[in-house]
Amino acid sequence: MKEKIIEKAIELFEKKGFSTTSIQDIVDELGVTKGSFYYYFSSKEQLLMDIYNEYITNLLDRQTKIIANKTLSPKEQLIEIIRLLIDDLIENGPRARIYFREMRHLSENHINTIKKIRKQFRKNIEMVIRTGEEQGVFKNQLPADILAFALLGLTNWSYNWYTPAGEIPPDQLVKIYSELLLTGLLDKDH
Amino acid sequence: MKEKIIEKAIELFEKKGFSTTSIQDIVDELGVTKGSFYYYFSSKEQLLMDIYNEYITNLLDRQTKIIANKTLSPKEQLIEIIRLLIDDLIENGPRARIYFREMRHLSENHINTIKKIRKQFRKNIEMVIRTGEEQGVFKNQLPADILAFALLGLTNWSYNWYTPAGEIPPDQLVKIYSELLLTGLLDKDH
Amino acid sequence: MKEKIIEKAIELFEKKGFSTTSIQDIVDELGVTKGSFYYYFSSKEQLLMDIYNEYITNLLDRQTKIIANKTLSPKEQLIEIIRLLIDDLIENGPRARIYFREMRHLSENHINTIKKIRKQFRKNIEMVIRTGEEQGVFKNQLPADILAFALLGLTNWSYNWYTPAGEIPPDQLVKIYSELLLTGLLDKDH
Amino acid sequence: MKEKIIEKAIELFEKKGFSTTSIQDIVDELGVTKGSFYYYFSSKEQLLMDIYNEYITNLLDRQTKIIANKTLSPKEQLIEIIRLLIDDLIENGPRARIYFREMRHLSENHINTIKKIRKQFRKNIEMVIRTGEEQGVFKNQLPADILAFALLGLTNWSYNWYTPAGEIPPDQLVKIYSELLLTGLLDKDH
DNA sequence: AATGAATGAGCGTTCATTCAT
DNA sequence: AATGAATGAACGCTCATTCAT
Repeated sequence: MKEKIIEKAIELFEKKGFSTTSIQDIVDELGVTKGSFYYYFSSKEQLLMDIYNEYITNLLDRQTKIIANKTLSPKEQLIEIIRLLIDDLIENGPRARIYFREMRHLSENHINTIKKIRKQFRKNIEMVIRTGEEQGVFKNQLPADILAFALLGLTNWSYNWYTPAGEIPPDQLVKIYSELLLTGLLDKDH
Repeated sequence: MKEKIIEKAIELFEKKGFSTTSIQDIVDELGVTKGSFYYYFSSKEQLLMDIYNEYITNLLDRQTKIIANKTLSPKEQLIEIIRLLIDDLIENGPRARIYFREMRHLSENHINTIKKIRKQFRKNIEMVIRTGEEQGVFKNQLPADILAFALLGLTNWSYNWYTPAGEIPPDQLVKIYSELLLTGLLDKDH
Repeated sequence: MKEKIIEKAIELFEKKGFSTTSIQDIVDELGVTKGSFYYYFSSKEQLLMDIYNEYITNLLDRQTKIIANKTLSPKEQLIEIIRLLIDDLIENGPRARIYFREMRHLSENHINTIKKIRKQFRKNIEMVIRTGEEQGVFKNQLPADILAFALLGLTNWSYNWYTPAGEIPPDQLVKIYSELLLTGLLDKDH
Repeated sequence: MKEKIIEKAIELFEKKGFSTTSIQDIVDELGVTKGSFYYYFSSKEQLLMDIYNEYITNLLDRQTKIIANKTLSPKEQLIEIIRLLIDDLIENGPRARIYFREMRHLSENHINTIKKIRKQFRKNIEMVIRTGEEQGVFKNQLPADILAFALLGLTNWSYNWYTPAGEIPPDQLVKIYSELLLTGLLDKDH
């Protein structure tokens, strides 16, 4: 039941937004009562936090595995992180969109918890870039922290428009983003 | 007074979100009454739409000027568009953050109006890229529409973290983004 | 202007009801502002009272003339009163419907004023009936006061359904009501 | 509780009118809160509709029984319908007065539902009259549809003035109305 | 584990009215 | 004679939350 509530909540939060979705809305669709909801969650915010936690923890775990894989070069790790984010978009689109949009509705404490993990995720990307720079694979005149933000912007923005069912399959999107990020727009002969 | 309401609304919508900000919140801070608010706006949604309209119209106008400037090469136009977006972030940060977050709260009609302008803005970037491709300046194996989304992701994401008061002045951010977008991460010698 | 406000108010009060019609509604349709309204009327209730006063005074005046006409027999006077009410329905339908429906929204003082005139109107009918009874034209086993109410019920109810544009022209309606009231439903041979 | 809300609402709607009675007014008198009201009714209009439905359905049922009773002649059925309406006035005066006054505040759909039943009630009277005409008991030069309206005017108007506690007991009112309707005002010798 | 009833605070909106100009 | 700006009270309604059962 708890899981069912979370699933339905994700569906509705994505469609209508957190504050526009009432607990009544959620339980109505499940055919249970509000009392039930409060048996499993102490508050609406707690439910949101559960969704956040599950989401970001999972993402960080998968990223950690990529980084721990020492058989991959920094360049390959970077590509794998892009792949991770595009894959996630496909698997957990609704969850991710909620993640980007509704942070404001968490309590200050919860926000800090999430922000810490989020920062860790970003710092990991930064580290990969730095390693690449040290190895001379990446240019070293660009600041790694900004580049990490840039990578995240590139991929995260996709949640706003990309649908895997369209012309571009996920694999190709990863390829395009990787190519762009690694070699840029300009033609070599110019 | 109408202008004062809009200013205060932008401030609060950014801080607390559209649906969490009540009209009472807005007028309380201005020391007027709700009746006053409704003298100037027909609804809370209308106020939001006013903010949207003003914002996106202004942005499209400035982009149009860049594109109309035939003394600029596609590459330079692209850089100018990046500069436009970063400049705007600095001038209109709050307005822009609202723009990205609260679309859901517009009426269907209004959403369509905004989406049309937004699409125009994106199509303009696409066009610049396409022109660059045709002139052989840009690689032509990457799809222009995705690249437009990529540029927008790169710049728009900045609204989430960039503060001009920090170590990186706006000019340099434009430079970093341009360099990354044009030539990529990889060192030439690799 | 005062007259224009009254006309428009009658139109709207009939269509939407007194309390559902706002002063804004009235002045909007006339292209003037609320300030204007309050130049001519001290309150919304005062406007309603003006409508009431004009209406019932006019009606009583016309009834008085019928009763003063000594060339008419009681029976003829009764028919003329029915005709007056049907004529009025046609000339002043909206005004009359307001009269029947919105009394509740007058102040207590005003209600009393109106009720007095209304009672006078009814008492006049009663008097005609009584005169008819004394002259032996009307049965005298039926109480005149109830009969006055009956006549008013018969005619006033027409405001709920009768439209002069239909199959039955006003003249005929008067005839039907008169016939029914004077001789009843039953066939003489029964 | 639902029943208590309906009772109190009827009392207040009759005294002050539907739109002048706020939900706050209703719940205040019952010592509960507005939230409670909305637990039982989806809207103020729904409450009104409940009152309408209950009222008119009950009335139509009782009328149907009279009409189905084949031991009664048309004349007797007509008298019984008058009795039904007067009895109802006494039992359900407030409900009935609301019924006559507040239809405007129902939604279009609901109005249509009620109008259908109301029309059925009227058509039933018409039918009784027509049967009487065919049997030669009633005059046949008067149109039955108008006569049905006339009967309804006669009885329904009583809701505006008749109090059973006065000089005239209900039984006698029925008798007066029946006599008037059947044989009219005029003395036979005239 | 779940229900049903109730609360209380707040929300967006309306509106009669006022008043300086 | 009329306007434009503002008020303040009320309204219908929503909703997260509580709690006895």
